[in-house]
Amino acid sequence: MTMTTDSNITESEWEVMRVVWAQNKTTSKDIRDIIENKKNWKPATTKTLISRLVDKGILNTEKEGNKYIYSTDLKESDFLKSTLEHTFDNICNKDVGKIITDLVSKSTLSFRDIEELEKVLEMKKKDAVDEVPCNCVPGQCNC
Amino acid sequence: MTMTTDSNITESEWEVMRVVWAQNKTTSKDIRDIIENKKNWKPATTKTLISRLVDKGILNTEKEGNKYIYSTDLKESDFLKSTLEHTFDNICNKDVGKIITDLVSKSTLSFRDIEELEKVLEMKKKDAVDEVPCNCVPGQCNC
DNA sequence: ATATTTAGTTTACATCTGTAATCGATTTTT
DNA sequence: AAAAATCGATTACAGATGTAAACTAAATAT
Repeated sequence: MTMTTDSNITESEWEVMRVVWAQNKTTSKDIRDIIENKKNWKPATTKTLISRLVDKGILNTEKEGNKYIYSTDLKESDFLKSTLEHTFDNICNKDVGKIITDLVSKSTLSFRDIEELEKVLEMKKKDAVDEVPCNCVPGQCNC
Repeated sequence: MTMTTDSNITESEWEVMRVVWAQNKTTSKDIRDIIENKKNWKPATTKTLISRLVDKGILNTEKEGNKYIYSTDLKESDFLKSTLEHTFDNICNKDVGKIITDLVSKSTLSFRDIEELEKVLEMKKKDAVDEVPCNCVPGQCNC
């Protein structure tokens, strides 16, 4: 079952969503308190962002007294994937390998991460190609 | 020598930059002709984007008759890196390994890419950790 | 030489984003 | 019970972004 996350969230909205993803169910106040450790937002700012996320259908609300409990059905990983896909759309497929290699180089990884990666790489050999085909519009890359 | 690309480019501007990066030196017309194969932009749109990139100091101009030759000193890879870093700022360091694994899974890679990756992974074992430390603000992740 | 095309510059304009103040209804505190 | 804090809703407002028209001067085509 593939979930398509067509909605997009902005940088600031992402701050709010991270709290919701971590807390599962949360309130406006929780969100504010947590983000306070990171952003110098006035209370009104968090409120605006929450409202926008509700408007976009990304946050669910459940009335509790005079306030709401916020939650979401959408997954953080899906948003992340869609963001990354978007970024990779800006480069030639031929360069993807190198980019990933760079990412690996500069990331802090655990032994377990490396093991997993090696495993996936091993499988990947099955459908590896001699030359990754360029997917660019002529003139937008050097292939 | 670390180059800091502090300027940011938007999605549309990126289309223009890809042409400049691929062509090295190019003209307004070139850019339009190439992007025409991808976007239904009116001529004015490309012009606006070029102007904005010049304003931002990202594109250099060199007068040739009544027109300009456009070029840039900035590297595509630096913009890409900065975009990716930005995206990774939105997730817990602990999850980076898994994200990269997912990227590898769904990308088309060449045998050579895989070899390179394996090599880097091998080196990576030297500074691998038992547990990647969480870098999140308390409440924004589950660690 | 005149009409047409083209390049760059200026202006436009709706939507999105970041950031917030204000207001009215409650809830909590004193 | 009166005052203060809080919640959500409404309004604000500047800058970024996507997309483009108009205008002006120069180059090209007829």
